[in-house]
Amino acid sequence: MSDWRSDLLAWFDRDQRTMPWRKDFHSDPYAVWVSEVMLQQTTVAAVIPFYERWMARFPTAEALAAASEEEVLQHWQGLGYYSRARNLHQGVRTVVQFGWPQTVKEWKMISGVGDYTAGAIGSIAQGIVVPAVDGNVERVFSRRFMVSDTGEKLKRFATFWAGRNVDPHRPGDWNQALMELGATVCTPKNPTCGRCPVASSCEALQAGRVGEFPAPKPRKDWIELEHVTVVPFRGDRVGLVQAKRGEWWSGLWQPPRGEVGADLGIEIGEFVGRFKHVVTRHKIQLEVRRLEVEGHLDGLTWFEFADLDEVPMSAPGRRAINLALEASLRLPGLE
DNA sequence: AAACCGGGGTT
DNA sequence: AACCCAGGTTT
Repeated sequence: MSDWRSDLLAWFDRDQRTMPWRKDFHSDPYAVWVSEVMLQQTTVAAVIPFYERWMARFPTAEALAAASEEEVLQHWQGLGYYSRARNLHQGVRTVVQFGWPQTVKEWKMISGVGDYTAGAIGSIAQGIVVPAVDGNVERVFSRRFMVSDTGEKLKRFATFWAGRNVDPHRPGDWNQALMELGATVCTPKNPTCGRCPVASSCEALQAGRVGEFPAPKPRKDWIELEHVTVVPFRGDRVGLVQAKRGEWWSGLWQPPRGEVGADLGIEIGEFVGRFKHVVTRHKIQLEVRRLEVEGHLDGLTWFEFADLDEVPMSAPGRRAINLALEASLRLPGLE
């Protein structure tokens, strides 16, 4: 049996990258879950240090369920998209209370677990024979069969195909092999088809049209925002507010910030600089100001400089503080 | 600096 | 199906 499926598995057995979580796999759904949620936005290299810190602090679902949201967010800091951390926290609490899901349908009832993550955890940790279709698999599929659909349609066809082809004895390895191929060989740009274990069955390659698949999605316009933030200092402390539910960076700390011209509930202070923070479709032009505060000030919580690394903080909030601190160093008269 | 990537949730 | 979430990598 040397069809492309066994060629792919053999390649995976030989060439798979080592990842710290792969040693924890095959019987620990929690380890798989953590790694999959972390990997949702970013790449393996970026996730590794976070995964190791996370598993040292929260080695089991029970340990994570018992932790406070504050500490969970703090350990997630730097990974972004913090709702993933809140969902994981909530999901783990559900599992600890009611037991581990045993099917994809049950996994999908857990907050933060959708089609892909349910398939990944079920197949890798529990041996359930289900596909796990991420962007890598969609790309491999669209090239393999020259499918030019995009979006939901591409995902549906890829899921159908993947589901018909999962290796019933090694579903987790098979899913990982497909994703690994997309991540390391069948890459979005400059794929290395010369190293592809299944090149001979790739329709796009035979046609010399690999670069045309998958078809690009129509791009949306940027949303431009102009915000101003005031960094309040008092001695060796900085005054922060916690973003409320429903606001961006909800639950994280940051200096008061708002649209230019809006009432921040604090004096506007003096200009120290500006930078741009880009996220998804949004470009935020952020004007940074600083303010020396003498007495009390309603609504602010004061953190010592030395403790700031431990505070779960929004990315632009941290950049603004750093900018304001640098400005203070350049202008010692302001201290 | 712009383009692109990506999975889950909501409406 | 479109949009929100509110970060990262590649080019």
